[in-house]
Amino acid sequence: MCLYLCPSLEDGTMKTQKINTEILYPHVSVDCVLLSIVDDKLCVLLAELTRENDVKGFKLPGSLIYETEDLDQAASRILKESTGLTRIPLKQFKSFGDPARTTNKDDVHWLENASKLKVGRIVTVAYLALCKVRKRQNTNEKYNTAHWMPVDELPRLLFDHEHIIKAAVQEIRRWVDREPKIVFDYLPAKFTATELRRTYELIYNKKFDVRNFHKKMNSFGYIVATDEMEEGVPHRSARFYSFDKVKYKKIYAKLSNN
Amino acid sequence: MCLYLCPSLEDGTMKTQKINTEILYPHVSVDCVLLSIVDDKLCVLLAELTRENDVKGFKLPGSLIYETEDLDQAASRILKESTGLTRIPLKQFKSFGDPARTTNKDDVHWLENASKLKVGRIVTVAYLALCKVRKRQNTNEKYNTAHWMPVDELPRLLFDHEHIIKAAVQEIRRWVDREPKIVFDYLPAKFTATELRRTYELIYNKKFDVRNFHKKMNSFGYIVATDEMEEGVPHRSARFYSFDKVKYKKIYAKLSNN
DNA sequence: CTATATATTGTTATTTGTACATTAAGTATT
DNA sequence: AATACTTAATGTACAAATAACAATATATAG
Repeated sequence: MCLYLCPSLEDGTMKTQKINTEILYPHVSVDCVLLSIVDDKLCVLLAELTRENDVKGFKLPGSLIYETEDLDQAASRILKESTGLTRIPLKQFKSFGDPARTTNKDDVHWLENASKLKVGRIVTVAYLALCKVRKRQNTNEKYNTAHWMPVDELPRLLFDHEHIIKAAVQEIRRWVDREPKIVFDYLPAKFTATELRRTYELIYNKKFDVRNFHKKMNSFGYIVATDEMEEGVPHRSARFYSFDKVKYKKIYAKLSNN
Repeated sequence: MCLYLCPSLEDGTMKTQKINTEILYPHVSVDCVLLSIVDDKLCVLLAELTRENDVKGFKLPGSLIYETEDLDQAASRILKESTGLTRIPLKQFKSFGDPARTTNKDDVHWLENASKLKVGRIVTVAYLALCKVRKRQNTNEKYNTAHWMPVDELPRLLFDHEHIIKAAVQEIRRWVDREPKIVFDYLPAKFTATELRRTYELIYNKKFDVRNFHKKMNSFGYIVATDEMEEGVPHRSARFYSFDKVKYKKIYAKLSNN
């Protein structure tokens, strides 16, 4: 038994209470819902369980937090470890700490088997990113069990990871509403109107009227037409546009002044 | 030294790595930003440090999570302990886990002094609520060091609690945008148009045009005029309105179907 | 009856959203 | 050279939401 720190509002001080040390302190992990568009589908990066035991399934890339790292840093580290990418905007969107999230016997069986540790409670902080990856298979051999899988055809997932992914898909729409910039961090520097529209359609899971989309695009003010055109396509070539970071910041500075 | 659970994406298994056990496992706490309107100001409930030591300051009501409770349950418990209120909607809005949040020497000095424990890292999950409290002083003697203090006149706060409060004030606006219901959970069952408008003004920290506000109120469809009128006021009496939960749910069911 | 305080209400102009179909510009085929 | 095929680009009309703006109504207090 050991002392469990328990702040009291009464006088701002801490009470102590006994807890059973057989139960581990809650661990804190960070899980990343890394989204991308692969083969014209919104996909999430999942790691497959390949250990020789009877548990089959996939999980989000994640890690316990290191001693000296911030939550944001842990998320960046996981992003880099699992995709090789850096400088991708990551958004913390929700923490999941229900003790019941680690009660599925198969999942805990796998985790304890794989880790050789007794697994207590894990509170996880979930992050979200839209990744510049357009190939299904990561070129880095190190990550050959990671797969980009369509968010609407998810396999069996460990713990509450399916729930976390569903929450992430809701969240990315709000994020794009607030900060459209992340779409342009995702797209190549030069993109066509159709590519942009298709990206929005896959994120929001709905069709946008072509003419209205063009109109809205123009109204933004930070999407500028270049004089370059698509080449080598067997039909009328599309214009390339680019994202004007300076104009964007000016426009959003005004909005946030309110 | 002990083993530190570290999941690897490579094969979905766990690696272990050594950590210094002198550093405690990260604790997980929940802090609540309890907002209310008191004396026509948006206020937050703060606990004052009153222990006999040289650290002066205030803190958010919070607690380490108990073994068997979910994060949401911990937040409800803290709400009840600090205000006596139950059934108030609580929203988890962000977790704060920077190791540097517990590096202010005064704060840690106070905390270790008060708790008689070595304080390691604390990852806190912050929640937000709009509380039905209209008196500055809580009637319950048990909480006589808790004060409702205006969010724009904050005292010296422990750790990163000022930062958390600022984030909460931003967040409540988004929350109200998405779920106006919480405003009606806060207001009394019968309220005047002016009370409603003033509540919005204090939450958003801006004025709303009276006529346009009435028009919008009517357009909602779930705010229904009663035939009761204000009494005992030294001027024209205002009509009372009420919130129609059934109409609200129908309207929002349609919106979320998209 | 008058002063005072707050409640209530409507119009116009502007902006934004939505529905909808044709023409333009390339390549591929014959 | 003509035609078929594919995708790109564009405008208009109506509806809805937003924003700016001031006069009248109704209660109490004196």
